[in-house]
Amino acid sequence: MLPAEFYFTYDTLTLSQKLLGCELVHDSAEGITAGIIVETEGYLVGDPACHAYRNKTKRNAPMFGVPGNIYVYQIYGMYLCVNISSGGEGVGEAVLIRALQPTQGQELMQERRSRHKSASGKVLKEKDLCNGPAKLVQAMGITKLHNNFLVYNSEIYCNEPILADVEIVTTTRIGITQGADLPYRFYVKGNRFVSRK
DNA sequence: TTCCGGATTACCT
DNA sequence: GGTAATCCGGAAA
Repeated sequence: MLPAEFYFTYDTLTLSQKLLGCELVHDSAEGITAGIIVETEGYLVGDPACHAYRNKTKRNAPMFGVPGNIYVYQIYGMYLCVNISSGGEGVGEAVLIRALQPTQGQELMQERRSRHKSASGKVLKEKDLCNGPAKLVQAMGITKLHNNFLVYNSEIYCNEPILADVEIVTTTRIGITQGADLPYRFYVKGNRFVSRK
């Protein structure tokens, strides 16, 4: 497992890139699910798209926790996304996890994902399990209860890189209007589990 | 207290 | 490629 120091060592944009290739694991009561992080975005101080841009609130408080603190928020009334706090304690920055390449518990991922979908019962292709921030939250069984869990000291944690020396593509973030030109999105080049090229 | 719009997804054509 | 679904947080009044 990656130690606490890993999250303290790097600034937010560097950490966003360092996390690519690492395995995110959730050891839950239902079973273990895991996947390699293949896509991330950084949200920084002074960045208008960052939830902590204006000030600290009840919702964004987990972003101000120690690096490695988990921040889960609801979006569009029906989805959740997960972030890892970064940039130092008391600094409102975080890394958004946007896509995973499944490595463990794909069956459980299927079940959790179909639980959320409307009663179509269709079996998803493996690449559709975790190729989006809200999708991977469903597949991994992450909820708001995981707010303020530490990613190096809880049932959710990161392992050392599985993909080594990956080639990283740097581009603009998805789904935002403020700060849309900032190159704060990173993904593993050529990986088919990325949400968008 | 009211109002607005969002770090998305699934399903349709 | 277009759009409905769906509701909470935060800003303004």
